[in-house]
Amino acid sequence: MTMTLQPDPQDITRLRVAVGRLHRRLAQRTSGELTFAQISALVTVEKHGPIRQGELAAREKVAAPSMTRTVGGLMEAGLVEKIPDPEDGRSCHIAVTPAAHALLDKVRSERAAMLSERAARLTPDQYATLVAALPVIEQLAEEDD
Amino acid sequence: MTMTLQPDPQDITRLRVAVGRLHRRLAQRTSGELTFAQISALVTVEKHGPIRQGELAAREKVAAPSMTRTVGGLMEAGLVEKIPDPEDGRSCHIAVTPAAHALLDKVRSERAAMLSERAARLTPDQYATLVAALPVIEQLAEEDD
DNA sequence: GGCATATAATTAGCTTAGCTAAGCTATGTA
DNA sequence: TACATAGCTTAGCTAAGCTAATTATATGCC
Repeated sequence: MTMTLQPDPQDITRLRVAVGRLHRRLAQRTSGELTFAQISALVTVEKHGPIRQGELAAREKVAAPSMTRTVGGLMEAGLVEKIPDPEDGRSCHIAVTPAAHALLDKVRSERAAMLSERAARLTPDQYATLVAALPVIEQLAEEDD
Repeated sequence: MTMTLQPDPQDITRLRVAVGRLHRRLAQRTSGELTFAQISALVTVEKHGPIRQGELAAREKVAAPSMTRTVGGLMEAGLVEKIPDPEDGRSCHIAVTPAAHALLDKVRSERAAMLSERAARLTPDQYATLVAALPVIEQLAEEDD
C-alpha cells in the first residue's frame, strides 16, 4: 500500500540534510579503530553468516572494489577471514572471527559513544519516536531503485 | 528532561548503520549538479541569511577549510556571493543569489528525486512516523558534544 | 578438447569531503 | 609600533565511494 499523496518536498530536504549531517558527526568519531564502512560491513557479516564477498557488496549497496578494500581492512584487523569457495575458485566466503563478536559487543555496549550520549539526552518520547522510525529509515536505505 | 534508562545499544548500532547506508545511497545521486555538502550549506545560507563564513562552518559542524571549498563551489555555480564585511576586512558574509532560491525550489519539488520516489512508497503510517522522528534526528545532528 | 563468453575479485586511478597544520592578512592591544 | 589573536585560505592527508581495466576461473558451444 503506497501513499496517495506525494510526500512534502520540504520534509524530503530536511531528511536529506539531517541524515547527511548526522552521518558527518558520526563519521568524525569512529568507534574505536574501525571506520564507518568497516563497522557497517562487519555488522552485516556477523548477521548473515559466511557470505560471498559479492553478495556482501550487494547487501551493503556498494560496488565490488569498495568492498575489497573494506574487507581488506577487516582482515588486517583479524576480524574476518576469507574462506575460499571449494566449488568456485573465483569466489570466497567472508566469515567473522571470534574477535569480531567480542569487538562488536564492545562497540554496542560502549556507553561513552557519542551517539549514545546524545540519545541519552532525549526525552523518553523522543527516544520512542526515533526507535519507531528506525525500520522506516532502514527500509529507505535498503530499497532498490 | 533526560531519560532515566540508557538507550538500547542495539538500537544505537542500528541507527548508526542505517544513517550511514541512507547517506551513502543519497550521496550517490546528488540532486542536479550540486554535491551533498553544497546542498547542505546552501540550505543553511538560505535559511540564516547573509552569514559569516566561520559561523556557517560552525553551523554545519565542519572545519573552516572544508567550508572554504564548499563555498568556492557554490560561488562558481553562481549560487552564493561573498560580501566583504565593511567593518572587518578579514571576514566576509555569504549570501544566496536569486538563482539559489530558484535552484532550491527546483530541488525541493524534484519529484523524480530518488528519496522522494522511495518516500512515496511508504505507507501513510510509515511516512508519519518518519516525519515525527525528523526533529529528533535533527537534534541529534545539531547537538554539541 | 578448445576457444569464446561470462563472472568474481582485484588493481589503478578519479572524485567528494572530511581533517590538521601552516600561512596570510587584518584587527586589536600593550 | 610591535606582538598576539582571529578569519579565511592553501597544502596535503585520509576515508570511502565510483568506473575502467585486469586476472583468474567457470561455463557453454562447436
